[in-house]
Amino acid sequence: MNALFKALNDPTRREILELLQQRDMTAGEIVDHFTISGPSISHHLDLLKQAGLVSAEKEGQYIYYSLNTTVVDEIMKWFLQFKTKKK
Amino acid sequence: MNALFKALNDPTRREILELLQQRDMTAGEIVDHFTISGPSISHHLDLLKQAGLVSAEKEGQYIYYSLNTTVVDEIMKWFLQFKTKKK
DNA sequence: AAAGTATTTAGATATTTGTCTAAATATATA
DNA sequence: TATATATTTAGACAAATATCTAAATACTTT
Repeated sequence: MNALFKALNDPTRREILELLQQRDMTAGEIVDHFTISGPSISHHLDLLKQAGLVSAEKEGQYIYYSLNTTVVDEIMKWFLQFKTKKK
Repeated sequence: MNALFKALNDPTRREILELLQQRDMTAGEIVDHFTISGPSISHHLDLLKQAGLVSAEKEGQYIYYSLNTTVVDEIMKWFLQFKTKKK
């Protein structure tokens, strides 16, 4: 839960998630969407991966990143506890 | 959105939300649930308030804090975009 | 009005975080 | 095998954050 919220607490990382929602992308393609350096994006991708929000698959010299929606279920369940009526 | 995720990115603050889900509480009551100092909790409450997750109401010398669930709807809507099928 | 209780504000400090450049690793191609 | 391309790792640094103690503010009670 901690790694999850930590990963979500950055505009760039949230934007990466939205990019990957549209289609899988290589690290380089993701980098091209931002003005931030490659190493910085790589670091963001690492945090997203640690949180289980994305997964990476090597294909030749490229690494394809894709969204992992199962974790989203988990986090939505956490939020739902606040929507249950209290007396 | 930024203030929201920022507010959620701390275990203490998330625990405060869970406390307030059960019942409204004064700042002092919330402080008693933790080993952290009063001023620190006060700061956490401020961030939660900025995010719109809690609201505060003065009552005599006490300040009652309560959960604000409408913002939870907003954040859940954000998460839902990832559960819509692509392709 | 003075003293006590509840809470916040101010200021300091150690830790975490986002970013960068330079270097390392891995694969592809000439 | 040498060079080019894709990506990550390492190390440095400034900015943000969580925490603390001390002081300020506000209300209540004696």
